[in-house]
Amino acid sequence: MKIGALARKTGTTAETIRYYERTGLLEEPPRTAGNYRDYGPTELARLRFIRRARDLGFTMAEVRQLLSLSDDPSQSCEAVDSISSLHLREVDRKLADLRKLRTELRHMVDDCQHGAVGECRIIEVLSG
Amino acid sequence: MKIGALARKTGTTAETIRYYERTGLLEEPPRTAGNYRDYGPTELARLRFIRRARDLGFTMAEVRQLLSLSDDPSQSCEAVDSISSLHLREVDRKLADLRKLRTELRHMVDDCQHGAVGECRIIEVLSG
DNA sequence: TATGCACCTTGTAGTGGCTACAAGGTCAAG
DNA sequence: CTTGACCTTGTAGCCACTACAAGGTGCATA
Repeated sequence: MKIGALARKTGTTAETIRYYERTGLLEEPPRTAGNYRDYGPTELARLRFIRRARDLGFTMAEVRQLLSLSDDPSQSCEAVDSISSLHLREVDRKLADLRKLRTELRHMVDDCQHGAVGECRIIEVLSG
Repeated sequence: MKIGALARKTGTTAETIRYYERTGLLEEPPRTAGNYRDYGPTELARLRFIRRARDLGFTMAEVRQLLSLSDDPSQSCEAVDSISSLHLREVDRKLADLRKLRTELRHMVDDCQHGAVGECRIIEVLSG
């Protein structure tokens, strides 16, 4: 499987895959006679793992940790749980922030009387 | 007022203020005899405006537009309203995404039995 | 007067997570 | 034998800062 096919199968792009390789998230795959990267099911699974974790908002550093933990199935999953729970708390924090922000934004927009900028409540709020 | 004082008054840093100046969000202030930037109430108000807008999640490009709109108080505030409403919708979208993500993350963490990585539901979910 | 220290100056480079080229190589179909 | 889709490497850009380094300024204290 060439890089484009792998990209299509994982909802990524060739650039992103090469970027993951550059940063060490993916290993360098074997090459064809024509120097094309040649991927198999192992790399596909690894990339899918990465994409799922990224889609769930894990940082690349966290993904790196999760990957190396998943490589050793016998050890305790305490570390996995801890990374994930920490991330969950982080997401909760972001949600709270965003909800607060949305409320303020909503009030601001609702108060706008669609007149002149001089009396605009939005500008007023921003001006303090 | 020197840059550090302005930073303290606005919850920013001198670096950020200089960055805003470099990118044209703030104008170049007058200088003291010793070549220090010398700020007055006008710049303070402008920076507060910028910070409020940034805190509400507006991009720098949006802030730039809002600033230039607020400079002309006689015109209609339609554009202001449009920028803000668009941003509000964007925030709503982000909130929905984040809530969905949180739910998935929550399930994943809840299902973890704290055993070995080999049976870890978190790793399982990520592996697909 | 010297010295220390907090603050300021410019300039450059790094962050995360990609994304967008440019300039050229490979390979199968027509 | 040419076209066109794909691949290669390398470099630079995105956003909104942040973090230095190397040196200048200004005021209080010994």
